[in-house]
Amino acid sequence: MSGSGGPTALMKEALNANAQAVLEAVRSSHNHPTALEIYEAVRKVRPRIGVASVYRILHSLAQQGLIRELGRSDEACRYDGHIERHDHAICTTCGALLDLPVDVRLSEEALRMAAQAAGIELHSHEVRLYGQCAACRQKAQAEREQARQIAPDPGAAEAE
Amino acid sequence: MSGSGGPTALMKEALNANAQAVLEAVRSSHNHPTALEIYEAVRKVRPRIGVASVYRILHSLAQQGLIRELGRSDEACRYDGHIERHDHAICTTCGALLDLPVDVRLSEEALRMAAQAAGIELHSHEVRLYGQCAACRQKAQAEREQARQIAPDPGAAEAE
DNA sequence: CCTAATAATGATAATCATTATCAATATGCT
DNA sequence: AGCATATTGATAATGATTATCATTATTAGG
Repeated sequence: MSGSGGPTALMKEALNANAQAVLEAVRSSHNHPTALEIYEAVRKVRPRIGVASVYRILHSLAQQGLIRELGRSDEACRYDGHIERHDHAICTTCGALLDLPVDVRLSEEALRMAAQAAGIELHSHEVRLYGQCAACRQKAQAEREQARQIAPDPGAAEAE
Repeated sequence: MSGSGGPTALMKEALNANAQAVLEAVRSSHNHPTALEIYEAVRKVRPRIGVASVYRILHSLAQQGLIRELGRSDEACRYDGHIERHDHAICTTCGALLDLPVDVRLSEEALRMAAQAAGIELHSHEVRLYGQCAACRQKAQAEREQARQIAPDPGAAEAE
């Protein structure tokens, strides 16, 4: 327990060479690469890296907000019997997919312009809200309280 | 060639017992069930049905617009280096995922209300446009022309 | 510098959703 | 009935992702 203010495992901000290579690969690609495509790209720079590390790093980067993941597939495809157009809320913690009971209205004009800009023939659209659902918020809250009882304020003396 | 106006394989509108059971299962579920959950539910009514049929039927129903599928996972998860909020266009034919170069503006007010209605703590949002991308439109067009040359206007005498 | 403790890594196996295959069955027609 | 054709479902194959675990790198202490 040295007094050097040693960051043991909590300070993850600094990216190592592998993580930097992955981040670079994602940033320099202008389509939306899959994990395996990123793996192939990174391989050229860091030939010894394995898929597992790429996945680990991608998750870590996404969690730090340095990249974004589109279309989680750790969940299976889901089906919806409500075919009238409607929007969704997606819990970023548990992945729950909720119907929005109210429409997020947006202008036909803006939609048309956006579709034209992308070059697609617009058939439908959807608004997705991302955030933490009520259940996950409660659970996180409970865990925070419990953690406080076990290890009360580690590093409370830090500037904050 | 009987003159009974016989629908050989093109008239798929009428759903058979399996398809009806699947549709019923999707409609009666108020969460967003996965294919396997639907399979389990349908099994209770039609015990001899297999997973392959459930998947086939789900795709067919979705194609007919009777149900909707959320979060295709035939494609892998994709990553995006642009972390500033932006919207996407998704090709319903080839699954391509395109960044929208323009924002589809919508009111903060409406977003907040929708998030509250769903009970989530809003972190971010995204508009998704669904349609056919330029490449797929051209390909479909070409195929249509080719089909015309092979079988010119079958049933052109129909009322239309 | 050498060694022990610990964390990070990568090869490989396991898992899970989905799709393909193909023999068996059902359906329609004469 | 008897044949042609379409549908079905059991099972294997595929592909993405995750878990496991031995190996390797890193650090601290002597």
